[in-house]
Amino acid sequence: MLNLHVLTKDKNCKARTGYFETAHGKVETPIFMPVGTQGTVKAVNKDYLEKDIQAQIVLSNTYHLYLRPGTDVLNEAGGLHEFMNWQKPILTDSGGYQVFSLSELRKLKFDGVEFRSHLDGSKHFFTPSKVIDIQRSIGSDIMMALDECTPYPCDYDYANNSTKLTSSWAILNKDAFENSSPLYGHNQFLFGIIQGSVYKDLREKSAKDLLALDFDGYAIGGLAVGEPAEIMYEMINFTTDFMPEDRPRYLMGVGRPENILEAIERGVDMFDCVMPTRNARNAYLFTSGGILSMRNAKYKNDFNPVDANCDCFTCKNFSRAYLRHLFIAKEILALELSSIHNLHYYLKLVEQAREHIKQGDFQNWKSEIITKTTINNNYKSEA
RNA sequence: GUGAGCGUAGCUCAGUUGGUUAGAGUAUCAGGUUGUGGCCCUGAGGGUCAUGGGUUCAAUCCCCAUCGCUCACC
Repeated sequence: MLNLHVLTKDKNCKARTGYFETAHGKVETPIFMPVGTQGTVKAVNKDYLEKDIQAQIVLSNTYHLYLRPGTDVLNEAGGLHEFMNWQKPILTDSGGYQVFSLSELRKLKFDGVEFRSHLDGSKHFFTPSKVIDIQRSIGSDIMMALDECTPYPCDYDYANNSTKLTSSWAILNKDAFENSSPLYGHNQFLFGIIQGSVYKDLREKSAKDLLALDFDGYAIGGLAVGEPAEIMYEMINFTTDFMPEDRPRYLMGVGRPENILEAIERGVDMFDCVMPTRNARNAYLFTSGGILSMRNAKYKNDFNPVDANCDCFTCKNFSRAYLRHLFIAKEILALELSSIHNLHYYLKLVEQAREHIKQGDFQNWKSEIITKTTINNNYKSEA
């Protein structure tokens, strides 16, 4: 059983700090998990991930690892920790999202989902129990249940049926979990995923269905799929009220820095998002003063660091002009330096959030950060 | 030197049997990206259609000359 040890609760909002322990170490919350879909955080070397970025846990992906390299390789390697030489915690997404976002041909059935590989078109069938088996082969510290991620917009009937399906799959996930064992001698946990689209009654029903199964942690899925931010915040705020105090709460796929801070305020502990890494590869850098579009011509002769307030490897060693040059020249190093910086920014952000929750001034600090970063962005878009 | 072909956006090239405001790819510039394909998507700027003359109501297109490039032959 996984416990979230709550250390501090904010007096004025639902934000909290805490930690949980896994076989591969402790994770302090709130936390951001860099995304390493295919067993690598794209463009980032393990040393930087550990020492500079100070990632405490990374996310990987069942769907991708199952298709490539495949479970036979993972078994032979002794699991993903050994394979990628990452000895800290790993969380794996079940692949539910990929089945619904990448695969053209997919057929939903009561007991699973049939889909075609985005790599070679080959046909596969994922069931809750199969997804558990794959995650046993991966050896992730935290496994995610197979779910259906609803799109947006999504009409009530579709969301209702989808949520029921996710709940019935949750039972099968839990069964398979309890009737299987870790392959590599370390304990693994299983999180359930609350769906329900933008409908409060469905969110409540979904949460209660899952709570009855007693998962190690609970995720909120199906948000940040195109709905307005205010609706997302409202759904988060509504849903966390049903989530146990002593289990981690994980908001899947979110998000922009301000989304993360707003969600922390509403009681969320864990986050992942491709944004810091994917956008880094497109020259989109997060800074204490807002967004920098590193390809912009105005940085051609700008020899300042990306962010003067940042102490990451990139900002300590290189200038904006150099980074812009690397992007324009399509040099690989551009991707690496930018990814390091953006991940450092995200991890620093949640670290500061933890500090300010402890100090008791989280909400003021949050407003200040959001104002500083978004006002600058508006200014930039007008310029 | 002789013959042939070609000169259209920064680059590589379409195109017009002579007819509104000359296009594409790429590059440049600027946006976007939320449980990841370094992908992708959107928008913008950019042309004396080699130069000069002629024919025509109208020429980037037809004719002449000049310049430049390429190939073949001597």
